[in-house]
Amino acid sequence: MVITIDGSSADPIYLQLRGQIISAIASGELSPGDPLPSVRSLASDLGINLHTVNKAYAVLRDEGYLIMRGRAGAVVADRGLASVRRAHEEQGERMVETLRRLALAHRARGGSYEEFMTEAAAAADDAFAQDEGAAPRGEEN
Amino acid sequence: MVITIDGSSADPIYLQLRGQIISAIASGELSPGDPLPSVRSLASDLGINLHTVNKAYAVLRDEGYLIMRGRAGAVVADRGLASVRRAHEEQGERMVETLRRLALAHRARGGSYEEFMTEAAAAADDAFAQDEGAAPRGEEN
DNA sequence: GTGTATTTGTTCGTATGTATT
DNA sequence: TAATACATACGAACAAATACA
Repeated sequence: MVITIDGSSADPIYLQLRGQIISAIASGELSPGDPLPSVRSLASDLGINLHTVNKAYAVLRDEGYLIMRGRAGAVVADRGLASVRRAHEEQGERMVETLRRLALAHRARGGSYEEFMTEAAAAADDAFAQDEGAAPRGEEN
Repeated sequence: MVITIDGSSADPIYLQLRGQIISAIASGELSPGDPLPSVRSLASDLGINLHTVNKAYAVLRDEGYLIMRGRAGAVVADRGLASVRRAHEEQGERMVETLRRLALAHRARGGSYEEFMTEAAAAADDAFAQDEGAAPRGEEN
């Protein structure tokens, strides 16, 4: 699980962290139950403040991607939990709303229905490209 | 062109304005060349500050949806203009990036490829539902 | 034509809250 | 918790164009 921080990016650090952790979960590099580094160690590794890592973890918890157990550390959430399901549903609704806005803006630019769907398919292809079963216990991707 | 402001919304006023104007352009209710209300009159109608309207217009200009000609007022941008094309291309790249992030998060939640594409199609259906030819002066493309 | 009032977007400053670290 | 920066919304005043008596 290699994480890199771009200090010159427009995105705040905690969102960069969030994105890369989500990406790792999506690809299967991190599976439900897997532990994450402590906020202190990760902050130290990346050379950033522990508050920043903590914020990223907290956001991921609110969105249903992580479970935070205080001193016991953070782990990737099990999707069976009711609270996690609820959070994921909320995220799903956000996604729908965002898709709607994207499609509207696309049309306002003169784009076509087919163009939009082509781009959506490309994004999905990209996100689902890395095979889930390939990295059971591996590192380095 | 009915615009409504929700003061209790989480979205800032100028973004609510932006969204509704984009929606009007997408549906063909507003066509390239059509004039928009002056910032003062629209602000007065909505009971908000002229700066807030001006900000909405300014971001829409930056994104290539409007042309602002100072005192001559703002009009819906003609998509043939080079500067507009450039802005729209940039918006398109943003859309692709957002789609990628949405798809990744969707998969991290345990969602499937097909689910994502179904939601994307629903959003596109929604955005392209209102037929362009029904508007008083709709054409182009 | 001249002077005045009106309308336009812009400039500058301010208050308040939120975000980020 | 606190510091610092940024975002949001507003108000007063400005300069230029327009309308009109």
